[in-house]
Amino acid sequence: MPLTLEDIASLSGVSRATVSRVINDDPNVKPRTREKVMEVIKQINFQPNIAARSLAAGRTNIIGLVIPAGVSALFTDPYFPLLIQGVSSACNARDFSVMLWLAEPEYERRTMRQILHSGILDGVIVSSMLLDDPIVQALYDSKKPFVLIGRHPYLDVNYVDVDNATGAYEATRHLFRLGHQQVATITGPLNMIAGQDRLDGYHRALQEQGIAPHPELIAEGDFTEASGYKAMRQLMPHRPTAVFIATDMMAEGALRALREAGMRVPQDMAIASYDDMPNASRTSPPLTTIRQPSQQLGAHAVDTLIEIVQKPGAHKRRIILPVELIVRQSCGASCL
Amino acid sequence: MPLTLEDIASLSGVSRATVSRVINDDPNVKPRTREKVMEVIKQINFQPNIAARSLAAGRTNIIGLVIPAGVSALFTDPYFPLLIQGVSSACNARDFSVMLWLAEPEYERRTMRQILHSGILDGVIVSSMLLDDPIVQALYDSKKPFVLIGRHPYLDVNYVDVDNATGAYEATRHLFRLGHQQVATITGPLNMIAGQDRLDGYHRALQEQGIAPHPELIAEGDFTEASGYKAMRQLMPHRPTAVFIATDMMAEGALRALREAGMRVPQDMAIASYDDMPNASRTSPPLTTIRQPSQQLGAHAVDTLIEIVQKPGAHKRRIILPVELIVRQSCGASCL
DNA sequence: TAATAAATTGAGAGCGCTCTCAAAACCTCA
DNA sequence: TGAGGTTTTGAGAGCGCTCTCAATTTATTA
Repeated sequence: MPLTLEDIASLSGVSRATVSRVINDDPNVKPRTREKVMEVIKQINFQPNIAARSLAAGRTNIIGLVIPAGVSALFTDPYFPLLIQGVSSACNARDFSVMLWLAEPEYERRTMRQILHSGILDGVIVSSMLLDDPIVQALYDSKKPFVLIGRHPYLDVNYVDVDNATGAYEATRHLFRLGHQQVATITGPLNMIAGQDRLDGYHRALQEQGIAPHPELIAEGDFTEASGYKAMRQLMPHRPTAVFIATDMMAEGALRALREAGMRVPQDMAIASYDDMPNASRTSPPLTTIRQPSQQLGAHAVDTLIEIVQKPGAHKRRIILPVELIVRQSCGASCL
Repeated sequence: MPLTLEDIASLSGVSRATVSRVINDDPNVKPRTREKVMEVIKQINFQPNIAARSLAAGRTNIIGLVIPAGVSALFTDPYFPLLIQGVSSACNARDFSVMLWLAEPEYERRTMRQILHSGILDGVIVSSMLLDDPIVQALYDSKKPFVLIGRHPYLDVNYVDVDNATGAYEATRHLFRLGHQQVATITGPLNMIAGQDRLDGYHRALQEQGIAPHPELIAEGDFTEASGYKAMRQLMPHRPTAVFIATDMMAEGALRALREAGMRVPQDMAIASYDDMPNASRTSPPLTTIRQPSQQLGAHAVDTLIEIVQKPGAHKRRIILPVELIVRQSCGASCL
């Protein structure tokens, strides 16, 4: 049976209120008293009851991480473990805990209500939502603090994102610089902002070259390996000489399609992709790709959220993390 | 500002106690009263405050999922996303929520205390712990209900596991049946029970063949791709003709090592592995492997835990899920 | 040293819920 | 109709904490 504040109080000869002050780092405690109480706490290994604190103070030091499971790549794309790890680790460091919601079809009904109204969450991080995901609007309408991972196209919200458009632009430009003229792209799902932004970056690079986009050189994927495979097979008949692929995972599928077709990478087809997932350097050939700080993304989201929770200040936070082109063999250039 | 039981009570003209009964499915409520109250709840979209409930009733409908981050394969092995998904989904279905703890080095200090004493968790699921992980003993000593994913070698605890030894045995036997004599193995980390059990299965198959194990045909990995690569390079000089590899992820590394060495699979080296991860059918060649129900593992753990939480009955639950040999190309047999 | 200000502490209410216990309402049957 | 039983409801305590406010102790100054 866990001990209570009252127990600590009587053990250290002070009142419950004083113990509470010590635990919450209230400066108005005489150093000697603080010491005395801390000693008992340490010795007893005391941990205040979160529920009681939540009820009394209205804060829990728990945040929610919501990932819509509609994201089909959830199980295979290493982005998510990295993100989760980043969030979890940042929370640990700041004495917060994480509740995880892999939201399912039943979504809005129960899940949403729990997230919004159960009162257990100080704030919410939403990742990889679809454009117009109902939860974003719901959070927006409620007064609950929240941060998106991935920018939102029109709502005035807090978010953290990587510079998807610039990354895609740089990868595509890299392919142009290597002399390619027919640069195709395999996009992510266009109902997600990251998918759209990476396509925008591709377009920007085309525009810079004064090249008009060809619809047949653009194939939409959904971030999965299988969709990359399919998209590449769809592109091959149109004979691009290079492809910018919106994720490494899809690039793996594309490589598989090319291998089956007997095409060599980079000689017959140059490839640049996006993510720099852990084994991007171990595919054959290793992928030229855009490195994005997935883990930091999670950490920044947590930091931002906690900041908002602790002082619900006025202006919205927007953080865009920079990305970096990593040149390996799949593009056919050992250096820029 | 979220509404309270009291609000619902006055809106539906009954007392707080009656609303509480309705919410908790207490049979002692007149059907007409129940209806009346339910209607208000539905309309208001009421969600009881978890913290208050926790405080009053001592239950929260929240469970903890603990994964020691020491597990180096955490970020790349699709096993974890699947497991997490299984747990999350089962929780959703049973009206529970999940708190995630990717335990870090600081482990025992803060994290452990929070898990055990914060009072917010009805129970805990621990996955992939090392043998003699301190958290298991701590949970065992505390009275908190918990379930391990992965059996425990000596403690009398609740667990859910797959039949690692039998799976490994079958995979290895399959290689013997195909006529191989020199069957090596790449093991998982031997400080984890799954690593040990799969090695045991390998040994059992050797014994059945009347073959004594050769230390130089056994290489230890740590479940990562890189360790599979390294282990295969270590094994090659000893000229096995087939290898049982304890995870698909390590098999990918092994395939990479073989490819680099110019060896063909399965002609020059047959391979069978374990996990049947989502892209096991898309490696080249596709992997003959043991399919384990990772997602169900999580779901069973949740079910077991909730059962224990709800009636802290006497006997320990042990569930061992069966596994299945999936024959693809890497072993050199299209059928058994 | 007394008077005042500042620092420190404790008493007690209250957060929103559950649960016990007793009261009220409703049945049944003589 | 009324005694006795059963079903349904409500009053109220209390879960462990925070936080306000007043009381007490300590420091400072005239």
